[in-house]
Amino acid sequence: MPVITLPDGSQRTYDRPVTVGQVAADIGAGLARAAVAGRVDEKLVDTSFPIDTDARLAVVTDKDPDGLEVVRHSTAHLLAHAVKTLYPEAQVTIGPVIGDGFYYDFAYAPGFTPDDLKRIEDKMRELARQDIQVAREVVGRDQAIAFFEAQGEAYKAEIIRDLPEGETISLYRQGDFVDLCRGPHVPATGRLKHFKLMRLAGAYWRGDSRNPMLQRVYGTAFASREALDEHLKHLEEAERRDHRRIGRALDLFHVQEEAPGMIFWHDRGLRIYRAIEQYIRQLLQAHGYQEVRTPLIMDKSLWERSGHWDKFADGMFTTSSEKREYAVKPMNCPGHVQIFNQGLKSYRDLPLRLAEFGSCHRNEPSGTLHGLLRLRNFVQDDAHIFCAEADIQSEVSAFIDLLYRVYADFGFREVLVKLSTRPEQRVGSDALWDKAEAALTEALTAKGLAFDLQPGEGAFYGPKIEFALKDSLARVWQCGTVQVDFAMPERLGASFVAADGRKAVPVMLHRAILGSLERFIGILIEEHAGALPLWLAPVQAVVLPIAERHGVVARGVEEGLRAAGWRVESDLRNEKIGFKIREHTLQKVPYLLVVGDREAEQGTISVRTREGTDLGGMSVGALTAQVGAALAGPGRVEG
RNA sequence: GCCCAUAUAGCUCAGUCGGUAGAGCACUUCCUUGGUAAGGAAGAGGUCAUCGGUUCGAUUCCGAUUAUGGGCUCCA
Repeated sequence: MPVITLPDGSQRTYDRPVTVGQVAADIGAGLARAAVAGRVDEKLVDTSFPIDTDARLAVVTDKDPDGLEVVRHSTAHLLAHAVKTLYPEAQVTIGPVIGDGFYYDFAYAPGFTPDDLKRIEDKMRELARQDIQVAREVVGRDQAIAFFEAQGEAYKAEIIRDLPEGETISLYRQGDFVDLCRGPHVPATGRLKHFKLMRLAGAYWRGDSRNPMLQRVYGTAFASREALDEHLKHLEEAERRDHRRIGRALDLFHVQEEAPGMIFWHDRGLRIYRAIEQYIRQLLQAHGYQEVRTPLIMDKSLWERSGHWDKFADGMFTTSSEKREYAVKPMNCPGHVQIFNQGLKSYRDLPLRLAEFGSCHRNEPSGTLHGLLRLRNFVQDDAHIFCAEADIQSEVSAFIDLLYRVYADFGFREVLVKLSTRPEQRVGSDALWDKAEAALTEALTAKGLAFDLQPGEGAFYGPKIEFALKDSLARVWQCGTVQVDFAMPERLGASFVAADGRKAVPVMLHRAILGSLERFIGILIEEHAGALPLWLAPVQAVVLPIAERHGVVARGVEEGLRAAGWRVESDLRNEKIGFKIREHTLQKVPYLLVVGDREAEQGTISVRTREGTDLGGMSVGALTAQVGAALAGPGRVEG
């Protein structure tokens, strides 16, 4: 006699076990049609799930986030069903739900083409129209392995073998297609209506590059046609924000074949670069850093001593001269240790903070390069803090404060934080790692920062915190980092005289706020869709004379603004004002300043923003006063 | 590095079932001197990514290379 309690508190009593679907049907035919799963005592189950004891039940439709997930998961199965129908020799593997859709990996030697993608999607629609029942069955482990091996599904059999003992093994059958799956799934394929296959990709079996490469098909599914269309529109919008597109349109930078993974910065782009560099530079000065500069190439032997050559020789560019081998620096730390090593250091000199806008080269694998976001040559706002063990936490804490301040100044609100702890292969005693990991954890928790713990993901020389931002497609890119290093100071002979007169080895903190300036600018462009805040805009204002006779006045206004600290240009071309307004609006220039007869007479400018707002007429001084500190940016305020 | 795709004018793209190419915008010149998102006309501009093969003939078909894009792996 199960008593079913529904979310609204009402109860239904049955005299024998009922399924989720039957309860839904009792409530209403509409709900039964919409039901894709059920939530029984907080556990997500199929609509065919039998309830035989008192329980709380929520009928889940595709409007429910969990329901949408079920729909996507079932659409992944539908994809596999279609592929097995069209290409029987393909083997199925896994097909999980991801952020905004799903994928399914297949082992299929010939590989899929974009035409296949179309065929598969058509087949999926056909199978969905047939409204095939989806049935769950629980089987024994050996039975399941035998079943899939008989089908030639080696990957599935391998997955089952690796499942923990005692795990329930369930199969889902829809027509002649059977897949291993935990479920739950929609009751019939007819529930799957609004889906689209997005793209093809390669993916290693079990994410290991030593394994065979599988064919991955990405797709997405939504509860309604509108939601799907909105998603596709959102993707188009993201494409318009693409920093590579905007970089070309706004004449910021370019790349070319002769320098893969390296950027040609144009005047406009370098203005952004310089504004950021100056902002960081004065902030570092205010926070007790010294700025240094170290050689771009150094003798290979130094990299052997630092340990980089052993671990990363493939990733380093080399050059030679007069029988000596050099390596182009992939990072700045060995150079900074050389500066630390000049002269005898006392504990009174610590913490010593050495900063460098260091240009680094790393020979990244060709397939990983990506616009400004993954390069072979980039400049970091890098610094190394030499300190005593006892200073780790306070230094890390001060750094995190500085980092959040900087991110806020650039308009970033969403920062993803990861803490990576000791890997299996490492240097330094466990006691030292205990201390360092505790210091990092404490620094994060004291600030109330949520973070992902990544056990075993730390560098061999110490634990680290990473700070990541997202691009327009919500892809995550690491920017800031702070890493504790127990190894390099000792390897490169760094030491200081401690309070007790004995020599000690300093701990080194590697830290960067923006990380690669190139990457940061790329994300900044996407975040603002090219319309950078006033203090970062390459051109902050452009003066637009109405007719050629206003050219002289325009020049005067331009000079006045330049003297007041503006990055300003005049557009003296023989074009109509509407044309110029359009062009500079598209160029995302924050202020468009129109001068004609009226303005010339009154000694004013007519101010229009890139958003299209008319601010009316005012003097050059009044405009400068109105924008105030926004012109020079947050960096100058602190002084 | 691996899988798939792509590469035509400065940009965005069309095109040739194999006979050395076209549009819009941009550019140059001229007309227009115009008041807040595209005024008009004319002109110039391409070794169709590179190398090789098939062919009487290749931008087109085939192969390789390079770069780019989307993933995977990696990211000191």
